[in-house]
Amino acid sequence: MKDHHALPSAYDPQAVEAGWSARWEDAGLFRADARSPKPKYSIALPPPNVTGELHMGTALSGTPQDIWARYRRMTGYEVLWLPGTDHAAIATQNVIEKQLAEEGTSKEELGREAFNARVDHWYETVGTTIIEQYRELGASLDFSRVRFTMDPAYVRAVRTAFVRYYQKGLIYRGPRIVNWCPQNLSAISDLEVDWQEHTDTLYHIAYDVAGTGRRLEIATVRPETMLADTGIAVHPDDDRYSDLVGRFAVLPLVGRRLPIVADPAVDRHFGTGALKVTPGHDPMDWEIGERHGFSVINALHPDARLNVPELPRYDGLPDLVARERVVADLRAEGRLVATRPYVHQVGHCDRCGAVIQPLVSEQWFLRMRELAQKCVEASSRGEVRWHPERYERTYLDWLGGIRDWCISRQLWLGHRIPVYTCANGHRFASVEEPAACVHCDSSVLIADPDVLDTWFSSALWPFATLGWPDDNEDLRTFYPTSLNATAREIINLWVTRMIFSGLEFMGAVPFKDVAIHCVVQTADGQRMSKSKGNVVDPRVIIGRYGADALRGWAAAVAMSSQDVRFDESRIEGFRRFANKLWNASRLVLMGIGDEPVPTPAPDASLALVDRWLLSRLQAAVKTATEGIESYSFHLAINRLYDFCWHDFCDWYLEAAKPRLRDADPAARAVCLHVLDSLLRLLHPFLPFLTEELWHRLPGERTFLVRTAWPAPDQRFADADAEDAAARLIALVEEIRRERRTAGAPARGGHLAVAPGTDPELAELTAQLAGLELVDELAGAPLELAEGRARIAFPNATKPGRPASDGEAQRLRQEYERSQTKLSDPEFLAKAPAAVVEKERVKAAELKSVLERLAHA
RNA sequence: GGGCGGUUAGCUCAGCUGGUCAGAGCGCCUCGUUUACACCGAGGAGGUCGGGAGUUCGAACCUCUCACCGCCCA
Repeated sequence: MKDHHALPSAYDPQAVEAGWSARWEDAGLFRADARSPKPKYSIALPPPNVTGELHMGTALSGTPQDIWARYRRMTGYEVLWLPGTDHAAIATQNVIEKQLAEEGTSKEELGREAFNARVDHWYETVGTTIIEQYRELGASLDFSRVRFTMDPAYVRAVRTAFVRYYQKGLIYRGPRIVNWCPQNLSAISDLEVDWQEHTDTLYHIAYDVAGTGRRLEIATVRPETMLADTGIAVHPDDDRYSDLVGRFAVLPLVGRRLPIVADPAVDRHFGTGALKVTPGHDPMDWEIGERHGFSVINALHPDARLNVPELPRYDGLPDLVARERVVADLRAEGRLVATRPYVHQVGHCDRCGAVIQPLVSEQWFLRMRELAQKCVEASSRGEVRWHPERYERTYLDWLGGIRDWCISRQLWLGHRIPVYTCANGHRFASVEEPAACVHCDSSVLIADPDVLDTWFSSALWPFATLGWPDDNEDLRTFYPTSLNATAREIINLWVTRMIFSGLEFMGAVPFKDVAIHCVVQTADGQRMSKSKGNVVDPRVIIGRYGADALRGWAAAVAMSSQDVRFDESRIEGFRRFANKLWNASRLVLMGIGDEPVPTPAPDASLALVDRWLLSRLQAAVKTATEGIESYSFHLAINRLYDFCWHDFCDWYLEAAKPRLRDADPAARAVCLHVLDSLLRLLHPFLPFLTEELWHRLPGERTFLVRTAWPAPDQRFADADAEDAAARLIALVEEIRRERRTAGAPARGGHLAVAPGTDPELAELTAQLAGLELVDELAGAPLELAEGRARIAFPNATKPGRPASDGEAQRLRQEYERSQTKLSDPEFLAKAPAAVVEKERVKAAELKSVLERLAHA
């Protein structure tokens, strides 16, 4: 016998959630077996950055994945949900450098070796914390397979991927304008640039045109970059300047001769229509310069100080200081024609916030055209399904305008680029650390100093975590994975790159479904960010409401079409729901007694409410299943919430209480069966609470993920019972309203029913409405349900007709609206017959109700 | 500048292919401690579905337009 009598009366999430993670793991429930005969389902957890601790996004992303993982286990699949963490080079380096700065030191002072040791220690502690947080969330991850993007095996996968691309000729090194972060001293990719609106000054500067006595006016917001100007461009159709094309301008302050060319890229309407061309410091200028053979000058040091040794007046100044001096000097020479405020977009490093300097530098690039083409083809074959579908466009649009990917970063932290140059200038890539040059055997080798963009390694996640490049059972069994759940902001940063990497190295897309979940904002609609300090720690929420409540909320909002504002009251609502389920279970456990309880069968032993509840359960099973399958988790959780609270608790259990007290076998059977089903259905959403309660039920119990997901049982679909119960509920509600209007006490009063009324229904009505069933009523009773029931409240404080006038008026209006429709010949002629008929029935019902009210 | 999404009750959000679709949770008001639950029960108030125009017998839902918010890409 179970100790269910000890169930406390209040639900305590802490107590419920305390021990289950350990028990689940001890039982090996989440350990995937590649040799299992079951069909396979796998998810590679998007690896959180080891920059710190987790945030609310973890719950939003983790909950859908866990719902699927648990649901699939319950529907007969062998499931692998593989956890891990990402080293997040730039972000982590920033965090650690900040710590070092607080300690009054720097990575340069520490040296590379000590810095790396520090990084390793960080990975160790933070990585462990993060994985632990997933346990607290109830995530059914296979913790025996935790991976990290800097694990030795993973490093080998990254180097292998690089070498294969390299040997295919897809990787090249070359000069190009990159987004340079002067804080991190590294290039970053276009996707890592955060554009913000700035108000700056637009300076109009006059350049002399050699040999004409004319002046050419240009406009710029970055006047200091003129020191690196190597040309002037105007639009080919711009009459103002056509005679100057082919001549030379003289660069003020410097004296360099600048060729004036015509180029269609120039925007005639910007500034004066004449563009100073600075190929070393602007992407568009770089392209114009390429077309016209302009020389390239890099006038910046990596930290954004001016690098112009031939101009000592400016050399070494920070860019903004140099800007002031250049402007002052121009003004002194009378070349500053005008200044005006100018609003434009300025790029910032999305990791550290520094203003990005476009500058030319030597970087490694991955050629994207062929890889992007593979993605497009896979999509046209329908190999990846997006949820919601529209996000496929985001991905395809980006692929359509793809540019080569700058994969090198100038950082200390990350995967080193596996390229070596020997003393004789031979350059080659190698998976293993080479001892000698592959071309000339020279043993003097210089390793490339750069590291790879973190996303390069993350792009390999779905297969590198399974052991690639080695062939093994896990890889063969669990690749391609089934699902990738992530936020839309990293569709192109990560999801797209995983897809082409998977196609390239595995010959198959890395996942079949992509679920894009929403992002949590603060209560007032701000973006949550660590730098703003407005993030909400999920563990605080778990401490307050329990992980189950947090997950209930996450399930309800994760697939919203827009971002959701964080709203604690909704999480609290799910804790209340958990308490409701807890207490319903308590009532059932107290009511079923100690005898064995059979499974209910659809036969004559069932009461009306039994048949009704079982019928409703089938519908709930169907909705819950469809909700999960369609990634509409809110449909599933809301339906189960509603079924549990209203159908089961408010009506069924209230109706069944006397029968439970009388040990009615059918009531006991139905209660236990429905509760058992409900716990299974809710398990993917609220795993801790359901597991706890389920184990309190009588009989031998394994674990919920090992049980079967309830299937709808059509034998219990019962339209008659649903109709009868709907009428019963409507009548009880009407009586309750009348009671309020009459000012009668909550209980008391009499009910008489028309001859021939089903005694079971009459009893139930009286019970649920708090009335006493009598044969005859004294005084002036109220007629309800078309005379099938009459009630009287002897203790009414407000005598007279209690039916509310407001209600009657509402019905009258509705009736009139219906009549208007029915008297409209166009409606009768054009609307489908079924719609017209429905309207007629509605009007007739309203009419009879109104007549009854009038006679009362 | 281009693309996508959003604007529904005081708050946070649902509303599938146009015809009981005007909903849920929280909040609010009024009652109620009858042993599952006051983390509760019963009853109730509250929205001309951002503005305007159009299509239709009929529009929160379709079209156009304006306004505002968010994201992505230039």
